Amino acid sequence: MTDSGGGRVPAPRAGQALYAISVAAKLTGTGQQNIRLYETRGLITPLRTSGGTRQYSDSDIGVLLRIGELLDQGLNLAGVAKVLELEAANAKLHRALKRAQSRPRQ
DNA sequence: CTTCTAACA
DNA sequence: TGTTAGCA
Repeated sequence: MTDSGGGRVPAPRAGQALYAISVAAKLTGTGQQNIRLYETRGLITPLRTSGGTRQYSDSDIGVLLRIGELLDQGLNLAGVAKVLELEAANAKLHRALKRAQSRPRQ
């Protein structure tokens, strides 16, 4: 956890839909200033264009959506950050487990 | 589009 | 504390 997305997702493949903060705000129903604060708080780390414009991928939109749900459930930004952190770690473990299970042992 | 500051609930 | 508004 020494990185706030520093590991960085190497996966914005070609054809991946990217959204500006205005459309991301509309999609998630959250204000633009809010989304920027989430980034400051380490809840999300969108891609940045050369000019410094934030680019939100589909997965980022999903994260923003989940942030709204968690906040609605009574969590504060720190709690949401923790949940997202745990979810990321869980997904990583789940991936490793699934790979080990589907792998024929010899 | 970005950052910052200020104010409100 | 989180959200919103205005300015540069």
